[in-house]
Amino acid sequence: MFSKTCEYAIRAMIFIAQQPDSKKTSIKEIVNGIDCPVHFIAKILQGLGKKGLVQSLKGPNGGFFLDKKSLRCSLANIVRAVDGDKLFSGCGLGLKECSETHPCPIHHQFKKVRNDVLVMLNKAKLGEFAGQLGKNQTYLKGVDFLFIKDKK
Amino acid sequence: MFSKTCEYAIRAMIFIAQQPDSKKTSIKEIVNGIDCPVHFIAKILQGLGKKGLVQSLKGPNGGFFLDKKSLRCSLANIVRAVDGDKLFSGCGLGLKECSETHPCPIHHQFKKVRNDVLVMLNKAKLGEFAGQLGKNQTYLKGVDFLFIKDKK
DNA sequence: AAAATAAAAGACTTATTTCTCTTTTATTTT
DNA sequence: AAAATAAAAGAGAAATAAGTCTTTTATTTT
Repeated sequence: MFSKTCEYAIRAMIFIAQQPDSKKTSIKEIVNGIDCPVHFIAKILQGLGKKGLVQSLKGPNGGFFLDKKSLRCSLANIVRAVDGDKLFSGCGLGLKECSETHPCPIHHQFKKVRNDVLVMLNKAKLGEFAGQLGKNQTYLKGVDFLFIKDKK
Repeated sequence: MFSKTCEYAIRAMIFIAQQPDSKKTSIKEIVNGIDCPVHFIAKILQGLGKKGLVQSLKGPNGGFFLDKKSLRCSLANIVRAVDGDKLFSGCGLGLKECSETHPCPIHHQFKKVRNDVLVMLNKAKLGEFAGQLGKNQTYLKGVDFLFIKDKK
């Protein structure tokens, strides 16, 4: 559904949103929190920073954080910033030209579920994930013992 | 949503299904009908053939066709054969371990839309696309003049 | 039987995505 | 001011996906 880059982006953004009182979060903490490649997530967040979806500060006590506006940002915004809007408006069968007047065989059905995805991601605002960290309700990485096994 | 391979696979299978009276269809005709790379679609159909989703015969008047069972095959079957079932059962955020007891932050919402996609693709049986070719209702490739422009 | 046709098979190339490494720049602490 | 910290920047390697090319095998027509 999403590219790996996009999956990491969403997980990192939710992780940053979950930090208590918009504390600045370093790449290290993010890597530890969501289990992802260090340099890769750095570059991804750099890109999101350029687009204004996340804020950052260099130096000691620096890191990534979300301002008021970014907290109102939805997962759909992140997906669009990373993967473009192909998922939300592209043809399911990859036709460049697919529309009401030139529909592919699954155009109408696909349009519906495609829109359901968009609605779902539009509803999910970063601010709503705030503070749920540590309450053990949801997870941003697999369970640790499985990881060790996999990586060995 | 789907890999390019999977998009071609679905388009080719629908094209074969649309042929009048389960006529055997050659790679050439398929390439012409859905506008795709010759050798690539040959390999894709070869793979689907091995899994029994499409039938084929070599030699003059040979080609690809669908038997009774294959006509009852759904698009979901094709997607599963080509892309695996990651789309239908995988975590939206790419977690290896994501379940009711260890959910990612969008597990429940994602599960719903993921299932909507599955239901939609399960409903779409190849047999139902039969005979709609040439009636100008749906299309399996872009409009021709756009193609020429793109390819130039 | 020979020629022609069309899929099967497999090696190979190209493009894209994913991920890594090194250096630079900004900021803070000592 | 110097040292330490952490993101920015950019080049490049590795892995995977997408697409190409050539040869082989099966079948049919002549």
